[in-house]
Amino acid sequence: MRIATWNVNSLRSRIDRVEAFVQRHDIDVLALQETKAREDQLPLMGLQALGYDIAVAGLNQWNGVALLSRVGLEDVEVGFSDMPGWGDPVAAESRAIGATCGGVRIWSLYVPNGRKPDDPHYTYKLDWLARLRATASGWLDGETALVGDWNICPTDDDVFDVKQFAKSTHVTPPERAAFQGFLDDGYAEVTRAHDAGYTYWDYYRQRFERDRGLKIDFVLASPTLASRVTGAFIDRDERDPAQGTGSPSDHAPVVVDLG
DNA sequence: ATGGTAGGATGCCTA
Repeated sequence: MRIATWNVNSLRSRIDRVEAFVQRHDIDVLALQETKAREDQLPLMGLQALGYDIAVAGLNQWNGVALLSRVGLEDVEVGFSDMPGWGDPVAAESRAIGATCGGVRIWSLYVPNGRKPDDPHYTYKLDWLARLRATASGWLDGETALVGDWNICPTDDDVFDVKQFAKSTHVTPPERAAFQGFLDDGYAEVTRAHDAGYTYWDYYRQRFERDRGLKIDFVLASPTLASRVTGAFIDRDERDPAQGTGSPSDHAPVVVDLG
């Protein structure tokens, strides 16, 4: 089984690339983030014609997550979408959607960005991660995958210039500790060993062309699932403006193979 | 300290 995760930065504007991507790599399950639209706004007929069942969560223009699966899509659940103290409608944020696909419980996660270390959104990010960790620690016995845009660079190697991020989110010790907490609990990050490259490059200043990126998209697997991983890779071609149809997302997809 | 680009509920907010 081949699963993938991709922050598409608007599924509407990326639909041609998504359809080409799943076909080119023979993807069984695809977790999407930043879909940026309601389900009724999305042109999903092409993907359905390719055999994918689709579950979408998210009502606003910034977030939204989705799961596509051609190996079953059962027990769909939306979670971790509330924003305490913000007063936002729960469904609007929709930062996580989970389902059982081919016997594997897969969560598509869009971890809050945090904006700035002194911003309330940063506190919210840490709180969100703590709540996810507390719940996810109960899923370690099964075959569980926590995939998506973690908005954290776990090591200095995951930033093109760590000095430039001295006053930024993504690299602060509390964020890194939050990520490490999942590993301490028993989850394994299963992509780095196969592909240590970046997964995100900002649109401006030709960051992709100069390979000045961040590694922030990860696949965390429970022990039994991690033992099934046979390979992984980052599809940089999908971030390349010179390749494919239409403009690229600022993230590249991450693909994981299970034996 | 600022600005650069992209997407959408577009002349502003978020990433």
